Amino acid sequence: MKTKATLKNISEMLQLSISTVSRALKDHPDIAEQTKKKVRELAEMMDYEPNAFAVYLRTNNSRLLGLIVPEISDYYYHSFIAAVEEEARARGYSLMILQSANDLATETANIRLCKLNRVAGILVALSGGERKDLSIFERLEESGIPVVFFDKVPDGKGFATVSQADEEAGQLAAASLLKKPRKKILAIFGNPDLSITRKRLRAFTATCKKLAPSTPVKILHAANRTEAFDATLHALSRKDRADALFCMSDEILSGAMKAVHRLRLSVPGSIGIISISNGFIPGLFNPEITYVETSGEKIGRKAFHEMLDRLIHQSMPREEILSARLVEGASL
Amino acid sequence: MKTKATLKNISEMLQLSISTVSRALKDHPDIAEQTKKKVRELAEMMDYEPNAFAVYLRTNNSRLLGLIVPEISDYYYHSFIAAVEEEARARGYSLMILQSANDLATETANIRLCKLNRVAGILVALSGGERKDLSIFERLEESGIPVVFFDKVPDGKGFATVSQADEEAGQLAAASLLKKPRKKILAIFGNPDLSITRKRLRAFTATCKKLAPSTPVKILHAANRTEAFDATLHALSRKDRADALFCMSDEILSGAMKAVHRLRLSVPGSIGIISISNGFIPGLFNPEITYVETSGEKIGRKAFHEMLDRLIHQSMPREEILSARLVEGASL
DNA sequence: AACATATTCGCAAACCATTGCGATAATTTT
DNA sequence: AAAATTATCGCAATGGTTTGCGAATATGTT
Repeated sequence: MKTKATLKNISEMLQLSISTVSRALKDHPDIAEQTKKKVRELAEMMDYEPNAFAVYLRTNNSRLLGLIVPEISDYYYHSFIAAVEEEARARGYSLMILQSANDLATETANIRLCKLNRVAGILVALSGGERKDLSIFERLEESGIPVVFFDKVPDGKGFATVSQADEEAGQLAAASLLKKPRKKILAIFGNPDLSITRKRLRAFTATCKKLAPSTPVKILHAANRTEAFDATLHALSRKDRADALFCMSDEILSGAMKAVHRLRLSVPGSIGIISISNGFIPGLFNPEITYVETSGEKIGRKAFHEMLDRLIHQSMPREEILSARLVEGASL
Repeated sequence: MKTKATLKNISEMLQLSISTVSRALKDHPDIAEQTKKKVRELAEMMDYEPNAFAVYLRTNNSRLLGLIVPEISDYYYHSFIAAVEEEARARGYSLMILQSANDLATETANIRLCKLNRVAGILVALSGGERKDLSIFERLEESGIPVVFFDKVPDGKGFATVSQADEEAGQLAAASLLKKPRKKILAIFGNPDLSITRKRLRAFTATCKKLAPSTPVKILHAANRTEAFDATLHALSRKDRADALFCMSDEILSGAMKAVHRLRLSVPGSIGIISISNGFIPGLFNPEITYVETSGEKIGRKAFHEMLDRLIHQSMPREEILSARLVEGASL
């Protein structure tokens, strides 16, 4: 193992002081051009890189961001992660990625880990177990660590948030579905306790009632893919089955589609389908499923820039909402 | 902003020396129980956490691992990432996750970023642009940073590697397919230049020839999902279409399944299907697709423990190969 | 009382890079 | 020739933690 490349070692080899070497590498005007050249050459040769930890210790600026998601391997979050990683690396920031496993205790432990590693800021999607006590995040802000929430966000507490227009998405989905006349609508939603579910549900049913007051709408809830499969299979096996299907999320869509395949229903002939999605799952089927987009990638970039703004310009927390967009497949 | 919780601040408030406080918090026997108690209480109150950067600077042990994958949002890698993250956090390691975008230059830049952040070790899946010059990794090993390759690994150069038994997977898939008599087999593979493709292809065709010498096997290559869709659609539209389909990867399976749906072929009635997969995509269909497992999760845990071994016990690099396993769906 | 042994704690250096300020030498100005 | 500038560079402190070693006090042994 060769000698480590540190300012000290370089300075000793060149019979210079540490500070001279440091300044030479920074092109400081105090240093003679000749000296700079010698230093630069040796530094190059020794593959010198400043020790990031020593820099952090002095500057208290880690250029490290914490990123906490419920699950890395989720259909949705990994596109978010990928986007943030790209943006971050382009600007010299690194990412510490942690998963909270939808568990409050793990989430708390992760926040502690972030503090321990002196992150410059934290991006977080709240875990499913909804947290009433947000004081831990308030304390982070107080101690100078900005927090940006995305996807699952607390409402109206003055935090920086980047989220989807959930009402608009529910409304757009219903409106799209009702462009053709429908006899009966089956709509499958997730955990009714989550605010995201409530918002989408409210807007969806309200729009249906407004545009087609006489069309029956059957609402079901499913906690996961298997439940979505069972519920859909059961609902679509009836004699007077629905001719339109709405799925609130990718997870539900994937379960529902298994039921559609099992029953060998033709899409969109026998049943029209629309989902709210990131885009990946709808693209797996033929015909591709029409969906209202909730882009992890876009949210990721927005959230990162919100963070950057707060870090660099000390801007006040903003609440950003990405509007919904319809992506046409051929399932309606 | 309250006073920062540092050893220095605590020591001043308690009229003790910094070293005493440090030792008290570490339960060092030299310190009186009474003193320890006082220190612990104040530290608790002040929410003291040792500054990770300072610790690293002293101990030269960053407990930070670099993790480089071609793409975070890949069907396969995110399960790997999730597994490594879990194992790492449980042992007090943090992860710096970087994507190489299948680009050699970015990969190199990422390695530099790892060095800059003084990672304790690097886990890397080689990017698609196959790298002939592995000296950059040799230099890492020389300077004391262990490297563990996974998934896409260089063969037989004395590096630590954790990979899938690709030949065995190809063989197992062929054997499973041929448990029933088949008239004609369609097999779709990825980029023929990748060693993973060559290995799977070789074993698959050899096994077919051995078990059913007279059954025709049609081999196609597809670089992505769209190509897989087109190729499958075309091949299965012919009069003498195949009654068995093999897909080398998730990406190809997802394309091929769109063609199967388009043609409204019944599975496994009209066509039997098997794939090599991580398990997620096969579970999306009904019936679920039978697949030979390549578990990102298992590879992740193995790779992390290989890394841990090298870090802690300075063990020599091992080449580990995970054997293949059949997961039965109902598509055969 | 004199000595030996524990017990309890602090000093100071080390990790590495940064930076204000002071010091020295070289050059120019009066 | 003396004074004032300018060009170069080093000293030393800082950031927070760890640790070998020495110092001080307390306890125990003859």
